[in-house]
Parts: sequence; C-alpha cells; structure tokens
Amino acid sequence: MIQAPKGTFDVLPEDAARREVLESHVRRILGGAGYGRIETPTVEATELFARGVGEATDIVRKEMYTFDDGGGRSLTLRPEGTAPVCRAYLEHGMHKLPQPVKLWYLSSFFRAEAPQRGRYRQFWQVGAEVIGSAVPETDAELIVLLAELLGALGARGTRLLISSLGTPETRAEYREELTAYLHRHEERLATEVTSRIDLNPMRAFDSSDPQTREVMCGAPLLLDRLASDDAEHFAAVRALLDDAGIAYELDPTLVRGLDYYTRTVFEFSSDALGAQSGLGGGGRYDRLIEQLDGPPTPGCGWAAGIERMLMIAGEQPVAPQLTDLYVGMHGRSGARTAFALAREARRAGLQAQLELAGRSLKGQLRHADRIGARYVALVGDGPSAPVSLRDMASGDELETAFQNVIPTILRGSRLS
RNA sequence: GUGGGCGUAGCUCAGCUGGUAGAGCUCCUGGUUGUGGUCCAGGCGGUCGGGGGUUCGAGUCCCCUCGCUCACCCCA
Repeated sequence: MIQAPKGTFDVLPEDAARREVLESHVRRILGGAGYGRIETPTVEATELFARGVGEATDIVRKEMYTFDDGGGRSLTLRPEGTAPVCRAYLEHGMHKLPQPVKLWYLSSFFRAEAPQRGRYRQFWQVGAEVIGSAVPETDAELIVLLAELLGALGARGTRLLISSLGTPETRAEYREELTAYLHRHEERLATEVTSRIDLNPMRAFDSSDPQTREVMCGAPLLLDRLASDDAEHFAAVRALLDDAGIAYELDPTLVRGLDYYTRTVFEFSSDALGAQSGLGGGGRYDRLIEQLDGPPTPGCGWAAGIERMLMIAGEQPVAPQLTDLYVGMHGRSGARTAFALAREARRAGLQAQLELAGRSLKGQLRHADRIGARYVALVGDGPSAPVSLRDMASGDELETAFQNVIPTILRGSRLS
C-alpha cells in the first residue's frame, strides 16, 4: 500500500478544524497589530538558503531537499521562512512602502531530518517578520505577540529564553576568543564538540557531555562582550518586556540554528513537548537583507511550529458542524427531486446535506440523527409529490408541498 | 545518520510453548411492505507492514526491508 512519505502526514478534517482555530487566533493577533499575510513559493533557488541561512548550519549542510529543476537550476524545498520573505521584500521593492513592512505567514516547510514526535519532514510554521525597523520596540512587540498567541491557545508551562548575539563583528571577535579557549581545553571536550570547534564553536555550550559542560562553565560569554549600543538595545528590549509583564530567562548560551541572527534572539519552549521542546523562536537579522544583495535593512522576526503548538494547546472550542436540513427520499425514484431540494436549500442559506449512500429509509434517519440534522425532508416520487418534513428534536412530522419545505424551515416554526 | 520499542480488520486490541485468523467499536442490512437515538440478529471488512528463509506446517522462529515511535543529534 502506498503511504504518505516518511515524516509527512495528512491533515484530516478533525485536525483541520483545530488548525483553523489556531489560524483564527493568528489572524486576530497579528492582523490586529497591522501585519499583513504573505505567502512565498514552496521552492526557492538553493542559493537563497545557502547565503541566507548560512553554509555552516546543519539545515544547509544536510537537511535540505535540493533538486535540479530539469533546466539546470538548483531548487530547494524551503526549510524556513525568513530568507524567502526577505527575498520577496527585495524583489517587490517593498523598501518603497512605509517602513517597517510587517508580514506574517502560515506555511509548510521541509527538512530532511529523522522524524520524531513534534518533528516532521514537512511541517507547518506560523511566522512574523518586521523589516525596516531597528528600534527595540520591534523586538519586544514581536515577542509579546508570540506570547499572546501561545496564551490564546491555552498553552501552559512555556518558558521564554532570550539573549543577544550583538553584531557580526562582535561575534567574530568573540568567536576567536571562544575558539582559542576551546582549543586550550580541547583534551577535556567531547569529540563531537572538538570536531566542530572551528566550524561552530557556540555549539559547545549545548553539549550534554559532563566534562564539556564543566569546561564551558568557565568559558567567556558573548553577552559580556557586547558593544555598548548592542548592550543598550538589549537592555531596552528587556525593559519593554518587563513593562509588558512578560517573564523571561536570560540565557547567554542561547544559540539558534540559523546564522543570520544579530542582537536579540529568543525562544519559547515547553517541557511538555519531550525532546523537541522548542515551540518557536526568532530574533533580529540586521544583516540578512544585505547578505541577499539588498541595501542595509534591519529586520526582526520569529517562527513557531503549528504541530508543536497544537500539542500543548488546551482544548480549543471547535464549533460543531450544524446541519439544518437532511434531504432523503422514500425511494430511488425521488433522487432527482431530492437533489433539487438540497440545491435550493443551500441557495437559501441553509446548511443542507443530501442522502448520497443509497441507504434504506431507516438508515437515512439514523444517519441524519448522527450528523445532528435539525430537519429531515423525505421527498417522494417527483416534485409534485408531498414531502415529509420531520423535526428531529421533537419527532413532529408534516406532509407539505415541495415549495413549502424551505420557507417552513426558515421560519423555524415548530411542526405539529 | 545512530540506538531502543513497536507494526494482526477503518479504530482499540486478543491470539499460550509454531498447526492454515478472533473480539469490541465503527459502517451497512433486517427485526413494521418504507421513519432516528436503546435493544436483538446478520453482513461488509485482514495476502497478520513487505520480501526471503527454517519447517510437513509460521501471525507465532531467523534474516533483510519499509513504516511508526522514543532517545541521541538538531530544531519549529
């Protein structure tokens, strides 16, 4: 039997309803803050991610679905949303719009990883990006909006970690300092850490190896090396979060998996998620647009995983689908008339369903009962034959003419 | 990519030390020559994830493979 590809899944109606509730929260919260929706293509030029996300990242090195489009172009199924949004910002000259440009998206992304609970090869993210603003209010607003979304979902036990990465220059200097420190203590580090010292030394902070952790306790911290304006920016973001009553923990070792971040970085997580504890996160990316050959343009944003948010979301009130009218028939000879009645009912604004399974009369009533139909109309042989209209709640039933069925239901009067 | 657990009807599962498949739920039909929610009866539905091997005989043992799952890793 053909199955959905490894790490992918079908969204069935019941699950789709929960997703729609989530999306409605997104629309209300982000729309209410003036963010407009953007959707970019599922595939992009591979170079966009190589340059935007960074060649050294795991994402680019081993997690991208890359293929030749048949015309000699290398395309990649998007592994994240920020680089594509920045590409679109440049391609459409959005720098001419009033700044900043505030965007959100809800799309699926692709990464070739080993599937796990909360981690899929095709997964969905909601993201928000603010391009063209460098002020700390932007960073804080984005964090507040994500916190609000999680709150609206009834997510419990979430934690917010924040830090600042400073500028690429500060990072470069710090990186040398850290690399030198790591090399000095190389013999005490885990092999998977030593092998990455020159590639991505910051990863050493994430190691779970006890010896390595000991070494890292004495390691220099980037947060202590920030330039004064970066430190000021970070302090301002923190002050705004404090004002907003957003609780957070300072995590000087917070490292995100994408290379484009500068200054503020943050992440919401939940222990209820198991190993894949990250709910969503993001940060400032003041050099990314330049990296993509655009003019110097600051940016800030986040992305959050739909599947993970749904895992920790409280019970969302999903409105049950109501059926005003179920159109059945006394026999197959009434099918044509029933078809016409269902059509007219829908045109009149009723939620109407037609018997489509060739059920017996008993089966039709049983089915109508199960789907919660308020009324059942049983048509006879032809439009001139009387229609039995039954109120399912009371059991009352009357015989009436075809053309009286819909007006009777619209009046909502009890049948007797 | 590495390691552990699992994989029997649409769903939840039972099948003892190998003898050629079961239950409950769901769905459909009937129980009133046409009318639901309870109850009763019956029916549809499985090449026991797939392939190979051992055996007179394998869902049950062995190997390979696919998938799910948990962890490492990474991240959303």
